Amino acid sequence: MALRPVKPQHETRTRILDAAEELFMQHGFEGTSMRQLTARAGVNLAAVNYHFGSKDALIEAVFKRRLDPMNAERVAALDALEKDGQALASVDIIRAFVVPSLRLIEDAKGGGRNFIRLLGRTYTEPAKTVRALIGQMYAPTMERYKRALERALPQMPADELVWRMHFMFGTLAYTLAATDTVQLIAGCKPEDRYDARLLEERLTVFLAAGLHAPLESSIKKAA
Amino acid sequence: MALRPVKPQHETRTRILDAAEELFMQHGFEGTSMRQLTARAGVNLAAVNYHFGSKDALIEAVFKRRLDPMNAERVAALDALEKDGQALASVDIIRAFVVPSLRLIEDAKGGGRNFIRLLGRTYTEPAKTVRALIGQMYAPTMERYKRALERALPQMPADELVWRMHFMFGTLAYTLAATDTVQLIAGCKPEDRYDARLLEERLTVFLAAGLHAPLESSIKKAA
DNA sequence: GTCTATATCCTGATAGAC
DNA sequence: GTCTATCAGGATATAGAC
Repeated sequence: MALRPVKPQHETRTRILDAAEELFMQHGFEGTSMRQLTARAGVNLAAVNYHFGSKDALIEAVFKRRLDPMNAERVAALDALEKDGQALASVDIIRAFVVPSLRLIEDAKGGGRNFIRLLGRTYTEPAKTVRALIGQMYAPTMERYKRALERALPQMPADELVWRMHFMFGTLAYTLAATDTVQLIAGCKPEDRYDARLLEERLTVFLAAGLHAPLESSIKKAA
Repeated sequence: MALRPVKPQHETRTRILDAAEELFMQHGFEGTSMRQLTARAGVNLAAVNYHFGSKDALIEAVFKRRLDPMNAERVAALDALEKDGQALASVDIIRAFVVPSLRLIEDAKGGGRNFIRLLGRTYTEPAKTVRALIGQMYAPTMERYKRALERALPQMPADELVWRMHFMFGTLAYTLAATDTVQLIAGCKPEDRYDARLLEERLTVFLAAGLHAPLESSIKKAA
């Protein structure tokens, strides 16, 4: 029972998940039918319900497959940074958060790029269930990063930090969702478009600057 | 034929547009059926096809109604700023772009808030037609703002500016889409959540800082 | 302009043979 | 575990009376 070459054990599940990633990204959840999906995956129509139970359960499985490892990677990166015991620079915290998601845009073959665009798009997804699902998958990681930033920026008011984290998260989300599509980037060299290192550096620098924006704005003048 | 009190001339059209804004925002385009939509609007099922021709044409009308005036406002704001003839500060350019969209979040009654969330969500919308539609409605305004920023920041490399505009646009998009929903803002005072002035100041400060982030990052070290 | 009734098609899900 | 055939319902769109 050992050494059988390719053993297509969960192969059908994987094919379905890959096809779902791609089609959900292209057409959204409601815009993708089980017929399209199973045809693309090269499996039978009934296979999705057999392996996952329902379309909703499939959606959940699509996110779970990638999101759990991605957030584990983020937390591990923070752990590694904090090992030294010395204070963290906020740039490093930002980079630790950004990198695990951006790296996937280079994984065109394995479908990571499809997922990452789907993920970016889903942050603003209206669907009741989906948003809650993602939110709870993210919650512990977000809490962890919030505490890290609080320690790195003790002088920043709590509500200001919350807003700036919100903005940062949004910039990342849009960047993930739009890497392929946006007309603006037309001005950018095509070979740079999928260079994750370049993008993560650009994005990190931008976010760090925003996070450190001066506090004495006209907001305070009003008080 | 004058002075009839309320003349419900295009009233049916308006009711349909309002209902569409709300339901598209809540459930997406594919997730909203004509039956739901006409029921919510209090009009007959056939009315949509009579007044707009098709569901797709309705979607287009929803965006046209708000987007054209909004972008006109943006261009007018730039015109006003440039009237003096002196160089513009990039903060003012950013604010001129951001304000016309954020102000709509205070229009809960007129449906502006619904639209603004729909708009934010639609920037990352997968649907083929919709994205193209929005893109072409925005193109001239974006071009105009790009030139203004180029003049305000002559020292910035062209490709760097394009990326930073991309990030800025993304942050705004996400902010629009998520004003209501995101769990992060739970830490924020509830009465501030719909205060457009506060939000636009916070966002403008954040974006301006990101736009002016130092250029000598590790990107340059690689060269 | 508004409404009812309906045509045509596609959706997610399942029963049951293999 | 995979397939075919099918169910029950919902989708957009339209024809035609009022």
